[in-house]
Amino acid sequence: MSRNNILQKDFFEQPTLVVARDLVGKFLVRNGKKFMITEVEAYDGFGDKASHASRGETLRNKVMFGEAGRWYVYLVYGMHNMLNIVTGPEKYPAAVLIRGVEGILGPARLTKALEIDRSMNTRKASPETGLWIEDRGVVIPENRIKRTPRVGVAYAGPEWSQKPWRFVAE
DNA sequence: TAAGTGATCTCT
DNA sequence: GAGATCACTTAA
Repeated sequence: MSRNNILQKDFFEQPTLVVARDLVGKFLVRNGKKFMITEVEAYDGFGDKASHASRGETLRNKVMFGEAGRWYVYLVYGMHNMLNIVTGPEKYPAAVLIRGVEGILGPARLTKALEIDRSMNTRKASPETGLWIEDRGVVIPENRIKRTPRVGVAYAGPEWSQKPWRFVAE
């Protein structure tokens, strides 16, 4: 097991909740800087009413149905870019929203600070595209990771909005 | 607490 | 084509 390991497709192909949990403590790399991921949310499968994919495939969410390890970046509220990494097997729509890193809290602040916009959408997480994720050997113990309901998804109804699919490092 | 902002989706 | 919605942030 090497340090500074760039996460590949095989990592992101795992079940979405596993990927979400394990992304906490990994490092987002951008413009020569490395940021430890501290907050993520899982969006998993067709049935997840909080997920863009719950009403089927569209032009926007197409990448969620594709291969794991690609970026899903979309604009919300007319001004905020949201950064997600596609997870799970092909044809299964799932992704993990990266909501915060050490020093930058909030998904829109994150993309703004790291100059990430929709031009990254559908691209691979790899050095070739200038945005990727590394395992730098940091292990965050279970008792330091808090699970809470996802933010801003009340429209999905109680069953889905209350699922504890948000992972935050304390 | 509410406005800002515009792409996307769901009807006509 | 029109209207509603929205995985948020900031200023008040």
